[in-house]
Amino acid sequence: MPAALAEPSRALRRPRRAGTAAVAPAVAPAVAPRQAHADSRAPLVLDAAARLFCHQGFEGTKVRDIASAAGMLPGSLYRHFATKEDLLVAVYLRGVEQISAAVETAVQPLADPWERLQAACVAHLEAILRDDDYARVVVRVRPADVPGAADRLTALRERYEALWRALVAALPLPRRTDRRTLRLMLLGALNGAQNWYRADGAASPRVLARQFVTLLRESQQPLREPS
Amino acid sequence: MPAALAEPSRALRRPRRAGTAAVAPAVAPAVAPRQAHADSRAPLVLDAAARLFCHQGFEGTKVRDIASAAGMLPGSLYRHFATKEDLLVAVYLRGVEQISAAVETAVQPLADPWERLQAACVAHLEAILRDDDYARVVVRVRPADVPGAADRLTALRERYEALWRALVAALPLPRRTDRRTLRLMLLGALNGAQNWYRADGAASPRVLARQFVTLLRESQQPLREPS
Amino acid sequence: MPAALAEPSRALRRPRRAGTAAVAPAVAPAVAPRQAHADSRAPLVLDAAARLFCHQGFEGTKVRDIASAAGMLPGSLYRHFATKEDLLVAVYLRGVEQISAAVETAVQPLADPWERLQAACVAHLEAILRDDDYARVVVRVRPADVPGAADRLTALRERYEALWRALVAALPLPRRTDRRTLRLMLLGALNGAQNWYRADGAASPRVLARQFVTLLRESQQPLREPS
Amino acid sequence: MPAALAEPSRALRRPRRAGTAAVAPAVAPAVAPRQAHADSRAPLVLDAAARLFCHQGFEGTKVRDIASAAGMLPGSLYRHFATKEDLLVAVYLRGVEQISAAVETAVQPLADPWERLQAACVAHLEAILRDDDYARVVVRVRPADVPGAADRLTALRERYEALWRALVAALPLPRRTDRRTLRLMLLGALNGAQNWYRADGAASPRVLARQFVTLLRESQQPLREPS
DNA sequence: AATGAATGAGCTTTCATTCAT
DNA sequence: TATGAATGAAAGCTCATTCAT
Repeated sequence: MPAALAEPSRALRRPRRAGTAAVAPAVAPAVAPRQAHADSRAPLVLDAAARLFCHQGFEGTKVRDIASAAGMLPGSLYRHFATKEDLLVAVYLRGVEQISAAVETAVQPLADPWERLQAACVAHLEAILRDDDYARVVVRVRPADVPGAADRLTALRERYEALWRALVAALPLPRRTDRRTLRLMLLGALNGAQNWYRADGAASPRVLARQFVTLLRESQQPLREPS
Repeated sequence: MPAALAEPSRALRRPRRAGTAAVAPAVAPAVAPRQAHADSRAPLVLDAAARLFCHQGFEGTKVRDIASAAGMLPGSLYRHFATKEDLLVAVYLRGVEQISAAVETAVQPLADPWERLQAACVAHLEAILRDDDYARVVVRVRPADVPGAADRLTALRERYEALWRALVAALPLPRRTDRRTLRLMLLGALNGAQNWYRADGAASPRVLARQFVTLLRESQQPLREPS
Repeated sequence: MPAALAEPSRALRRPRRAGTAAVAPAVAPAVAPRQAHADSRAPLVLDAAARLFCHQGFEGTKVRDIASAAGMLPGSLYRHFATKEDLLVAVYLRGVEQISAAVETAVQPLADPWERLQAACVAHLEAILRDDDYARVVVRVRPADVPGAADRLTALRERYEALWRALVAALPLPRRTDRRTLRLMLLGALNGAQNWYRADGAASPRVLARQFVTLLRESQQPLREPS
Repeated sequence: MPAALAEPSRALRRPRRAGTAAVAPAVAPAVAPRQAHADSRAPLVLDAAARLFCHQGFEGTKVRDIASAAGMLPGSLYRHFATKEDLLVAVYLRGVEQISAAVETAVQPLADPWERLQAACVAHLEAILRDDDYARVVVRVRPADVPGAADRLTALRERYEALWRALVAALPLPRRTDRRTLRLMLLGALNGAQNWYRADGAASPRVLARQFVTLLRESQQPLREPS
C-alpha cells in the first residue's frame, strides 16, 4: 500500500503491473515530462477531491472548494471530470484499488487463514483511519447518499468485498457458521472505527485490528445458533 | 418541548406504559384541548421528518418534502422548528429516548450481565433495522455530516452510549480488557447492519443480535493486548 | 382578440367561456381581491417573458432579465414556472389561445370562404405584427430551436393551424389543388412579414393582409401542375 | 456555385475578382504548397460550421462541435476565425454567394420575366431545401438572433435580395402594384417552406416552386389596393 | 499551425428561510 | 396560527475564448 500511495494518479489510468511502476520512470525519463505536463493537474484535482470528500463528505464539499484546493477555477475542473459524481466515482475507484492492493500485499506472504484475516484487518484499518484519503472516502461516503452514482459506487464496494469473501471463506469454521454475517459484522466493526477513532488515542490501528480479530477468532468454536 | 416531544410520540407508537397515555389528557382536560389542538400538527411534522431523514438522509430531505408529508406548507413548519437542524436534533432526541427506553425495558428483567448485553443488542437491532424511524435516524445520520448540529447530535449519542458503557462495565472480563474498544466495536458492528440488512433476509434482527453477542461472549477469555 | 388581450392572465387558467369573462368580476367583486393577491405576480412574469421572448428570442432572453422585468429575483420566478422552457410553453399556449380567439372572432360574422380567409389574415397579421407579444412569440420562436420544449410547442402550433386547415378546406377550389401547400405557403408568407414589416411603413397590417389574399384568390383558377 | 466551392477559403477573405484565383497560385508556385497545405483545414471548418448551423441553429451549435466535426480542437479553430460570429458571417457570405450564383445561372438563359422569376424560385427552393448547407443557414439563422453579427448578416441578405428586386422590377405589372410587398411576400413564402418541407413528401422543390409562381403570376392582373 | 488545459463570466436552478397577509 | 410568495445566497455546470507550449 505505501507503494500504491506513492504513485496515486497512475493507478487510475494503467493496469497495475507489480514492480514495473518503480522501474519505468528510470528507464524512460525523457518521456515523463511530456506525460507529466499533459495531465499534470488531473491528479491534483483527484487528490484534492479525495481529501475534501473524506473530511467534509460529498454534499459538504463544493466543486469550488475542490477547484481552489487544486489551484484552479471551477470551470477548469470539468476538463477532467464531467460531473461531481464522476469525480467521486474516480476517487472511489482509486480508493478501492488502493485498499485492495494494501490488503493483498499484506495478506500475500501469509498462509494461515486466521493470520491472513488479521493482516487484512490491519491493512484495512490503517488505510481507512490514517493513510489513505481515497480509501477513507470509500468508507465515509455511503452510496445511498449519492443517488446519481449509487450503482457505480456499490459495484466498486462489491469488488473490494469480494476479497473479504475469499478471506472468510478460507477460515476453518464449523459448518453451520453464517460466513456472510461474519464478514459483514467484521467489516461493519472495522468501518465503524472511523466514527470514533482518534489518532491521538492509545491504540494504533494495528493494535486495534489485532483486538478485533482476536475477538472473532477465539469465538469461532461456539458460533452456533443459540436456542 | 422535551416533555411534549416525549409524550406524543410514545402515544403514537406503542402502549409502552399501558394506561398512562390515556390518563394524561384526563388529568388536565381544561388545558388539553387548545394546546392539544394547537400542537397537534407538531408530532406530524416530527414523524414526517423522521421517516424522510431515515430514508433519504438529512441532505437528501428537503424542508418542502417534510412539510408536504406533514400536510402543511414550508412556512408553517417554522412555527414548530426554527431551523432544519433543530428539527433533526428533535428527531435525534426522540430517537435516543426511544431506543434508550427500548433497551432499558429489554434489559430490566435480566440479571446476568451477558444476558443483559444480548437483550440490549436485540432491542438495539430491532429498533434500528425495523421498528423505529427515530432510532434509525440516530444511526443513519452522522453528526459530522451536519456541521450546524454536530455538537448537539454527538451529545445525544453520548447520552445513549452511556447505557452501553454501563452494560459493558458490568461484564466479567479479564482486567486488561479494553472495554471502550469492546463497546465501540460492538456498536459499530450492530450499526453497520443498517447498511446491509434486508428485511427479507434469512435472519431476523433478533437472531442476528444473538449471533453478534455469542461472538463476543465466547471470545472474552483471550481478549488481551497482542505483543 | 381585443377581449383576449384585455384579460390576458385569465385565459391561461380558465376555459374560455365567451361573454362570461366580462361579467364574472362584476358579479362577484368580493372574490377578486383574494384571487388577485394569490397570483398577482404570475401574470406579470408571463407578460415580461412574452415581451422579452418576442424581442430577444428564447436563448437571447435570460431568466434574470425576465425576473427583473417582472420586479422580482430569479429564484422567485420558479414559484410560478418550473423551468424556462415551461415558461415559454405557457407563453406559447396563451399566444395560440389569443391568436385563435382573434381569428375566430374576425371570421365568425362572415359566410363567404374567401372573405373569411381574408379576415383571418388580417387578424393573424395584426396579432403577429403589432398587437400581441404572446402571438408574436409563437411565430418568432421556432420549436426546433428549443429542444426541451419542441414537442409541446409543435403541438400548440398544430392546434392553431387546424383553424387554417378548416378555412382553406372551405375554399371553392379546383379539385386538384394542393390545399396543404396553399395553406403553408400562405402562412409562411404571412409569418415572414415579421422579419421585414416596420410599423412606420406605408402599409398597415390590414392592407397587407388584403394584398396577400387578393394574390391568392385571383390565382386559383389555374393552380395546376405545370408541365 | 461549383466554382465557389472550389476555392472556399479565399472567397472568405477577399472580394471576388474573376480569374484571379486560378492565376495567383501559378504566379507564386513556391509559396502555394505551404500556403495551400496550411490553409487546407479552413474549408473543413467552414463546411462543418455550415452543416451544424443549418441543423442546430447558431446558439445550438457549440464551437467544440464545429471543431470536432472538422477534426480539430477548439483552440485550433481560432487560427482561422476570430470569433464564432465571424464564422457565421463567413458561412453566410458563402451561402449568399452560392445561392446567388445558383439563381443567376438558372435565370441567365431565359428572357421572359415570369419565366425568369419561376426559374429563380426553383433555384432558391432547391438550395434552401436540399442542396446547400450554406444557403440554408442564410434562411435558417435570423440576423436578429445574433446581436453581435446582425448588421453584417443583414447586409449580406440585402445583397442577395437585390437580385430579387431586379427580377420583380422586370415583371410587367400594373403600375400601382406594390412590388416590394410582392417580393417580400414571395420570399417569405419560399423561405417558410424550410419549416415544413420534408424531403420524403410528394412535391419536389421544383414542383413546389412552380406552384408558388403560378400562384403569383395568375394573380397579377388584379393586384390592386383594395378599398 | 496546432494543441488542449485553463479561464472566468455567466447560466439556470435549488432551497432554507422570511414575512406580509 | 397558517399561508405561500418572495428572498438571496449559492450551487453545479457551460462555453467562447486565451495562451503557454
